[in-house]
Amino acid sequence: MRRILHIDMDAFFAAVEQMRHPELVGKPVIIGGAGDPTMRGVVSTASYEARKYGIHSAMPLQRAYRLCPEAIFLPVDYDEYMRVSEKIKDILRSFTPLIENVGIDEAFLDITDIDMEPEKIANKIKERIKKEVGLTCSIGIGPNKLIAKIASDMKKPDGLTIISEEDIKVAIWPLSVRKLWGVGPKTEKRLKGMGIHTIGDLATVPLESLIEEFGKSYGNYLYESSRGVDESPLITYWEPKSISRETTFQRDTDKWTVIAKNLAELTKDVVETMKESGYKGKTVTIKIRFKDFETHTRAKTLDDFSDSLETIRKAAFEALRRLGLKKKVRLIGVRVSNLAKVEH
DNA sequence: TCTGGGGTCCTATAGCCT
DNA sequence: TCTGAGGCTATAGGACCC
Repeated sequence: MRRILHIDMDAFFAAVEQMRHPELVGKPVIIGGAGDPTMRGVVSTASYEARKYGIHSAMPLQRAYRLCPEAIFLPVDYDEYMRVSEKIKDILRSFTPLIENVGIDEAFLDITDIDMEPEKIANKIKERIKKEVGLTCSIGIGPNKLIAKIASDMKKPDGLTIISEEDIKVAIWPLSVRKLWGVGPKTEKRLKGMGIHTIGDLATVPLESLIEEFGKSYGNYLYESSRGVDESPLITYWEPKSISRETTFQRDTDKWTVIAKNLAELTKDVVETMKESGYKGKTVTIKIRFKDFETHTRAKTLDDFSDSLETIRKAAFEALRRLGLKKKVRLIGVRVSNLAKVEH
């Protein structure tokens, strides 16, 4: 049986800011967008003090401001969080190379073959991160990724939860289906409509019904995960599948010059990233979100892999022309996919 | 009223080929 | 020659994750 550990940093962005600005400790701190709650943007991370006001990730900054005007709003400083994240990953790597990174502040470790009690490993990790980085984290341990992740979420902040094979059903069946990875607001609503609220409710539904309702792939996934079954391996290395940039205008616009200028700049950014990381791409997709949030994409596939700004910009503008602009535009974006590594 | 940015994966559909 | 059935690829949209 595998032993998987999931580590989740507590209010990571806010905690990093409180560490380098100690006067913010104990105060409601909200990290998001440009750090200006009158501008468009959403909350990336709220400190625990801010969460007491009902503020949470993905909430519009303007709403967060209304809920807690005295909060301290700060811009996202991704470079700094990346630096701290790397220090933490170094500590994790000293325990095992079998690590799957999940974004900047989470990771899975396969600790099956480490000759030490899982609880002891977890406590050592927590101690070292506290001492060497100055931050707290929450850790979950289980027989697979699904259970480890649910476990890490059960006690926060600075928690440690271990779910053994025998305890899986008792531990997860009372929980909302939302706790399952891959079940978001839409699926939760559909399940509610079927009278399914908890993971235990989901586990009573026959496999055939789930496949009929949700398709083969997702139906199977729901069936297995409701029973705590998850054979998925840790992904320790992967190649990017696409590189993209997008931007939301501060005010919706129908000015062609503004839209074109932004698309050109975003394309330049994407191509720069492609060159830095050594990829060429074949498919160029543009994305437009109108003021009513209706979102459309148009794609153009090139004859050859390219990292030429000229070629990719032309493809982007051709796709934009095909889409047409009949309403005010809220967001514009560009993505290059179908990537191939440049050999040297 | 609000609803970011950078990603992944899945599904449906349409066109083309055998 | 006509009519499909499948397979493959490109495209568009959508749900979800951090």
